[in-house]
Amino acid sequence: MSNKKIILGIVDDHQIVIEGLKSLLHGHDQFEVAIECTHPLEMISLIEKKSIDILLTDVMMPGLNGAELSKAVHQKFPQIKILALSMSGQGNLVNQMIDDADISGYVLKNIGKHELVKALEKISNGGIYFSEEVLLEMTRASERKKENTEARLTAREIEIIQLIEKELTNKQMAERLFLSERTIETHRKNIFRKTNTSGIIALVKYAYEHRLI
Amino acid sequence: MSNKKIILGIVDDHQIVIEGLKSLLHGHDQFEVAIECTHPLEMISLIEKKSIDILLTDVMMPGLNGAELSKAVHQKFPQIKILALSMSGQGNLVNQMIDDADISGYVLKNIGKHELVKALEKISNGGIYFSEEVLLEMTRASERKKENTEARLTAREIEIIQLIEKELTNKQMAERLFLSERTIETHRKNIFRKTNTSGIIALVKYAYEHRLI
DNA sequence: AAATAAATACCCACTGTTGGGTAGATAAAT
DNA sequence: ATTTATCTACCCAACAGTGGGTATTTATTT
Repeated sequence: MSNKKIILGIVDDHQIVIEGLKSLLHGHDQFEVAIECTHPLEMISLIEKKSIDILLTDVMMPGLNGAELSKAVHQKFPQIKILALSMSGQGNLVNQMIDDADISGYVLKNIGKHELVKALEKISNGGIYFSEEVLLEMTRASERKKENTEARLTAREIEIIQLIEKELTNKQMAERLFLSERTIETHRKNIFRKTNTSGIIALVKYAYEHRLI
Repeated sequence: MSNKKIILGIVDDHQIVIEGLKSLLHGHDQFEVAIECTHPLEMISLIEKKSIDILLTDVMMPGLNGAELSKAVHQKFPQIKILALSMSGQGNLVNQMIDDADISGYVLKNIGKHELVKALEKISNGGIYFSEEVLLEMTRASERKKENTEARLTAREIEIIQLIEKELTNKQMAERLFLSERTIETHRKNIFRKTNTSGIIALVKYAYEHRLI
């Protein structure tokens, strides 16, 4: 383990969270907060002026979200490690950040002093750190994804779902798509079967949940 | 203005936010944080042991939300003033807290040192403080409410909408509510007319938008 | 006492949905 | 060459929703 200080940058649109993080790191002199800012867009130019080892970034920020910022930082400064901080820990966002920005860790904001220090030290040493809640959410998200692909809706079926959501009748859909009403009926049946729903309300809810609309 | 210190209590499920608040109040010696805790349920017993002037409470907390906690605190200790802190400032929650718990202020967590001190001083002197974003959301919420009452859906009609959303058929609703199927048909017609919708999808969307579900 | 609102209920034709099938044409993968 | 997936299409009975009415009872307001 090196004796050099670990230089941190913090970005969060809530000043309060920045203060909280600094306060949690009080008395841990191996860390130094070199950059702090509340606007994600500013962060990149600040890093250019002053180098950091680890970037602590919020996930939900106005303007540029954590995933986008992390991606940009990772491309410009690949040596900087990234620890994402989130209020809720939504699985899809976590995966997006891992895939796109290659983040080293993801923790929730209910983190305590002890866990934060542990996470930062692990990451500083080239490791990764994901809090338990986040890991749980990640498995849940991947299960949802599996369900989605298992449903295997075809392009045509998704098109029909979108028209159903627009309240077209079977007849209107048939006219618009130059198909027989019978064909629409068949697609509808297949959609209900594949999505394991029955009734348009459940179907529309399914469509929203699975981001088909 | 009195020279006595203003005693504060802070409750937020995120330790980080508590630290941040304390940090923002650093150097402002007119305030003293006497109680801090991360579990809303604990807060009440803590107040019994140690009196405070102002309670700073988060709005969204697991277990007991800010509105419920504030209501309980206000009933037991009516002299304690309450300042709510929220991430997003949803209008319906603000109004609920004002109506039920008679809170003295509501600010967002992107608040800075200066604004926080100003809010606390105003409240301490018997005033109220609501941040601009919150006031905006409140007017938006009251406009939504007005639209709602202009539609003048009766209790029965709202009940029917909720059952429609649950995908009960007219027959099932009739059975459950001990009514004739004809009556349900009539209610449906009136609902469509009043909400200016046609088709259940539009209706269900209306219901969600107007918080009827 | 009269007017209004809410909840109830009926008639009913028309239109639309659901769910049970089967099956041909075409393209892509094995 | 054969299997599989996708899109297409048909038959059709049973069920459900829509929209055009009218009308009675009860409670509340004026």
